[in-house]
Amino acid sequence: MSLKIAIVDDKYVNRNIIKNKLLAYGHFEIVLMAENGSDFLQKMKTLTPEERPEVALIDLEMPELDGVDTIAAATTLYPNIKYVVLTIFDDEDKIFKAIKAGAFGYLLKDENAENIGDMLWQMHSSGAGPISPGIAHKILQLIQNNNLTIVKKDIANEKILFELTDRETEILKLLVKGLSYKEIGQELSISPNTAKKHVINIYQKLHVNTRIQALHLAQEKGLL
Amino acid sequence: MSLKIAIVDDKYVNRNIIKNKLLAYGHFEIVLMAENGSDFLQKMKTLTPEERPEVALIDLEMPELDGVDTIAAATTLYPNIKYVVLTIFDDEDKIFKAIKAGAFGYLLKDENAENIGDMLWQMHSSGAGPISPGIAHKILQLIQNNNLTIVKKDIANEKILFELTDRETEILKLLVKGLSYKEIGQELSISPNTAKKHVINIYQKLHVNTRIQALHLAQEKGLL
DNA sequence: GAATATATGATCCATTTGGATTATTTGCTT
DNA sequence: AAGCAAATAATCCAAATGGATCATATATTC
Repeated sequence: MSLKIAIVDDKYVNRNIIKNKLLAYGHFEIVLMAENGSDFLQKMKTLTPEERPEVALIDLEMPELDGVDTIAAATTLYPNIKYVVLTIFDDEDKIFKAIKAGAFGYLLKDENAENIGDMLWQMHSSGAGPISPGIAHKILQLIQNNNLTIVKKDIANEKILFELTDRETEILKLLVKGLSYKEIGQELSISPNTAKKHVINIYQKLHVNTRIQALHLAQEKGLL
Repeated sequence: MSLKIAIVDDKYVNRNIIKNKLLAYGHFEIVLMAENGSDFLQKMKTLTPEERPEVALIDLEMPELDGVDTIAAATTLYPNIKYVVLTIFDDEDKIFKAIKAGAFGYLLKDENAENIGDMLWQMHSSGAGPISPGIAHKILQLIQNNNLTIVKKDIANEKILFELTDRETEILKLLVKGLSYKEIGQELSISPNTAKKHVINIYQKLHVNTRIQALHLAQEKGLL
């Protein structure tokens, strides 16, 4: 069985390159080519359900109706079709908007065409949306930088994997605030030597060996 | 040049399968094998910087110190190493936590080993973290289901109150990550003395005199 | 009562850090 | 061409930090 594909891109050259590469790959049948979102939606109306594409490759920057809006509209009209962004843009904002609009995958044009064929075919077999490595990487970084945060249903059990004692936690808090041993000692009315001893014990439990490392780990693990 | 790899997995069989497959693939050199996070961190201490792995493949469910905590600790200790999760678990929570902890990639063990080699090698050339298609797909779905939402950082604070030069900002970033002068020097291919000179200039501009203070100020003022 | 964990404190030592000073090179600006 | 800001780098020094070891007191638990 071959996979029925639609190509939506405002550049004639692009449409043809993609078309030829996919045809050369085999497995694919190009059933629709459009030069923008409006064009795509118009042409879709002329097709019977059997003729419709199973996958639509959609560029993002297009006149008339851009990729994001096209996907948003098309997902409600034809929810069974898999919409895959195929573009040169890799900025966070576009990625995020396209996904929210309902994109099933996100491929970069600088993938060589063979790769694109591979990824589309793999999507077909595995059911997982195809995503270019560079895009996936960007999303990971968004998450790491706290620009993407998970909306938690239950914020429960933050188990204390690094078992610090109460005193150690108390000292850790002062440590990450930037206090020296001397200052910690003053604050807690103990000898700076003791403060230091605690800190070193903390380091051993956390497997770190500088204040900054302890701070990062404490923040990540919510030890404060 | 071959890529130096560490394998952290509690099952002997798994370690060996991964090792053999990667060795058969070529390009890879296994420099460390550990059976849990503590073991890994212990063994890392015995290695000189030159001997250290460039990539650490880390399983998630392990006794002693699990994968997420291991990555959290290791990223602060050895920020230059790329930590790639290699596991059978694909539930959202684990994925998300691992990424937050600092995972650079997330691979599923059901990938055939050739694929894993491919993805690791591609990571090495492209610099993008390797992510199994199924995982990337899950993340997209999280976003679509509004379980992951983007948080726009307030970039209005872009005013350069403390006028750091580009180089100084660059160095500040490394400094707050926890790198020593020596490490900053290595990272930027300059003398540790120069790194130090920059840091002290930064301190003067920020009116602080320790790393932790600089970190706090930088975070408050959004200098990063 | 003995064993254990925790908190306290000191001492010694090597390394790192913070600070001041001086100097050279590079790339712009006037 | 002269002037200036950055970036580079080295040297000297004092203070702080990180690490190891030993010692003591005080609870708690078995």
